[in-house]
Amino acid sequence: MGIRERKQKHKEDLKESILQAAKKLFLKEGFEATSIRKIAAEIEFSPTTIYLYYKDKTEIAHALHQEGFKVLAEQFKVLTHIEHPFERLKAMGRVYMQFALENRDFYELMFVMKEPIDYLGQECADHHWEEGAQAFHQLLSTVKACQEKGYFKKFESESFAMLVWSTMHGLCTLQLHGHLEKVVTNKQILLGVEDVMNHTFETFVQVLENL
Amino acid sequence: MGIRERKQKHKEDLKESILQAAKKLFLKEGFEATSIRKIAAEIEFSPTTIYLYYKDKTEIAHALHQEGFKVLAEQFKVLTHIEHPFERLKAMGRVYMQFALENRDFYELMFVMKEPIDYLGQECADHHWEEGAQAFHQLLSTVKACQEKGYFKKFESESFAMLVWSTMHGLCTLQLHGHLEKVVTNKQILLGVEDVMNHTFETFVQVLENL
DNA sequence: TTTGTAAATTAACACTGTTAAGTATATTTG
DNA sequence: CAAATATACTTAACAGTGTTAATTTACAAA
Repeated sequence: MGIRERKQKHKEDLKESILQAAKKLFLKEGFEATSIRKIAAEIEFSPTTIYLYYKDKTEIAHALHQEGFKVLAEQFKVLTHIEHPFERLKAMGRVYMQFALENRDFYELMFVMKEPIDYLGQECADHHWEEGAQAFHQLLSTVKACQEKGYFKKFESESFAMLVWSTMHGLCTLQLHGHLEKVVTNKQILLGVEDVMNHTFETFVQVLENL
Repeated sequence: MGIRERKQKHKEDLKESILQAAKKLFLKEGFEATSIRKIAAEIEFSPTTIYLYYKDKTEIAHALHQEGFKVLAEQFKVLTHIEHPFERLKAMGRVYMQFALENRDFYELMFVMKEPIDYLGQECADHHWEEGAQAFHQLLSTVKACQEKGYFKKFESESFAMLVWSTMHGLCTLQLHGHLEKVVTNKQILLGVEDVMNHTFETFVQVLENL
């Protein structure tokens, strides 16, 4: 088939190709640097064309945030092969951390930035965050499985899962935003930069083992 | 007592009044909405005058971030009256949480945004984050005091303090950015929005009590 | 061929941070 | 005192941002 037809085909799912262009730029330079004009230039269309397919930039942010959750879900797949719930929980933490480090901008979009979540509120106020809720459920069910095996018996599942998520999220964001390394005291300065996070994670594991 | 000194004084005054104008706008509308032009309009000077006193916007971000730490230090003062280290640690968490909720934009500037910390790296690469390090030290010494009373004996002070900070930071940011409320399951929907955070914090306290 | 409609574009608005060049005022020097 | 200099500040502009109204182009149906 000719270039003409291929181009026509490409225009039919223009919405998708806008998203892919946005993703490409986003992964290279982050969300802030990904302007509507740059996306338009990437797909060789006028900037205003973007607005025929996406309401505004926050809708693009939301779409990219969904892409990010697909990647995270992919990474989480290996966890299904881990039988023991506590081992699975620990691995989950490690995968989450690795995802944050290797996909900084995605992590920012998924768990830090307000835009993608604000987008939800535009159409329907109480429509809760599907992607986040699903990921949290995965954590929650692992926590519950741990409890059935005797771990964390004293604690309520939901709150405990929330606590685990908070800890991991806090650790990841402090690391990603450079706050962790800038606070290290003399003793810890011997460790590498990323190792502060890993060392703190190991301490977290140690805490979980002592409950 | 020369005119030279008075000039210097005036110059410092203007630098300070720029900061105060920035602070006023910042507290009303957040950092993003606080443009150089708006600050200039506030003090009735030309926008470019700002640049005679501050290198760029990140330097203003850094100055505001320091203001934020003054406020936090003020809130932390009540902690000195709490003798028992574990009670002090718990109170510290509550004060930290309250500070985050009541000073959202300051919290963002102090612990989330990269700008104020990137500013450090401009002049001197290894000059570590003084304000953050000091606040962390306060947490660290409280953790150490707890350990002397028999708490958290199994854990290394630095890492444990880091873990505590991570948890509190994660909890605060998830709350502030609206991720916490958007994930609540049926059971927790009975609780108020802010109560999810408080409930998670109480679970954290429960965890600390069981170590 | 004309008409109607959908898709894409041009031009513009109201902003943003930032810089080079120019001005007006005050201080120092000849 | 007058001229040169230094300081403080402003004007105008650059290069960008998200977004919208108005307009043109492309294409199918009447």
